[in-house]
Amino acid sequence: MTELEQYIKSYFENIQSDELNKMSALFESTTLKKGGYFLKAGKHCDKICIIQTGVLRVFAIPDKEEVTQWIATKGYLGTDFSSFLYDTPSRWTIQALTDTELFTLSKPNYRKVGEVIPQWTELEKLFLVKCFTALENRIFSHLSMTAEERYNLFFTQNNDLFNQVPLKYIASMLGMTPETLSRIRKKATF
Amino acid sequence: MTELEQYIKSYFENIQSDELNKMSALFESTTLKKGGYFLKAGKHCDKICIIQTGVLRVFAIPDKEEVTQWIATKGYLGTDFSSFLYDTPSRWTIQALTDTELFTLSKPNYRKVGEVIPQWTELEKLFLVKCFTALENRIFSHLSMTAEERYNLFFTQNNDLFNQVPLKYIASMLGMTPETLSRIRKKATF
DNA sequence: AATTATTCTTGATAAAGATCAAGAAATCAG
DNA sequence: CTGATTTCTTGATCTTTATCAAGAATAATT
Repeated sequence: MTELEQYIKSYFENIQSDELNKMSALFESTTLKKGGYFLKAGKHCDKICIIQTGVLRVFAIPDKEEVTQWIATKGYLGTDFSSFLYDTPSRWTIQALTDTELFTLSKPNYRKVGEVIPQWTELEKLFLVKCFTALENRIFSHLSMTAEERYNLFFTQNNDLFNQVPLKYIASMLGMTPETLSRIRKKATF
Repeated sequence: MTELEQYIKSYFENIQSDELNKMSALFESTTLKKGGYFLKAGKHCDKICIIQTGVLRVFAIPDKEEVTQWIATKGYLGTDFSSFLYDTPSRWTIQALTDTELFTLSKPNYRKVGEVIPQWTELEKLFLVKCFTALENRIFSHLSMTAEERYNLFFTQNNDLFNQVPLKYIASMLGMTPETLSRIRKKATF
């Protein structure tokens, strides 16, 4: 199984191996330089990517400061679902924090996935439910946990990320200031 | 168009009128007394409901106190997607805050929807993306807004709810204590 | 390697929100 | 209707987190 196929399988669990093969053939390899954009807010999102190497940051720029919604690494899937599937302007900007290698799936090729894999809609539905559930959990963390607790949880699950990206983005993603994150981390080392 | 059909149409926008008819026929009418449960955490969720009248509260009970994840009124759809579609134990308890009339769709009937409506999987996918996007917005509100701002936003969008349910649940759903909500509301009236 | 820019840390202070406690108001049950 | 229960409000206080500012550390650029 290729690297890409492994990632696809991790998302669409019950996919068959021959289908996996057909699906992965629809992806293309591309790269992004550090600072390059995969998607800009306001534009229409016409592709999905799976990250092979590097880090992408999903963020929005409301009135004042940037707000980092998510940081995606190796194996993560990146897109603006709403923009991609409803063909509306994207709310998110997706930018490379490091040089990045991507497997991308264009919209025309995305449409072909359904032709190639009969049970695709079922797999896709289950995948979206998984995404939905992950967001439910994240909301729950904001309703029931302190900044420190959210940090600890995130750190245990993503500690590889901490030497790859500026901490200020992680702070924003966790809903705290960089100063607060710094102080929490100082505490945690004792 | 019946009331139920209107609700269904609001979720699955591009549904055809004859399909709407077939789909609504798969729902059954039930009621819940105040305090009654639509779903209990740990049980398998085997149905979906659309609320005709009354209010349901979706909550979890972690270590200490209850956390209200969501409050659903007239026209809202209630279920634990993850439990319903993956057949896993539910994480949420769903309880009636008032006497409630529901349109419910059992799992067997849910499966029939796909047979009755050819484009169902596409409609369902778009619906799930809408749910996903709503949660993204909610996370965003926790990353970029104060308690007061979250209250104001929610109040403008759901002010009918405020004379129907105890404020303490709304406070929990917005991620603040009842005391804080009370103080914010006092401010807002001047 | 030296300069510049960015990021991180630390301290002092302010503001937001939580907690605890008690009384008022509203709701519920008999 | 009445007593009991729940919910809401208010005050006092404490904790958490944000803000502002400045220096240290790190990374990027030439």
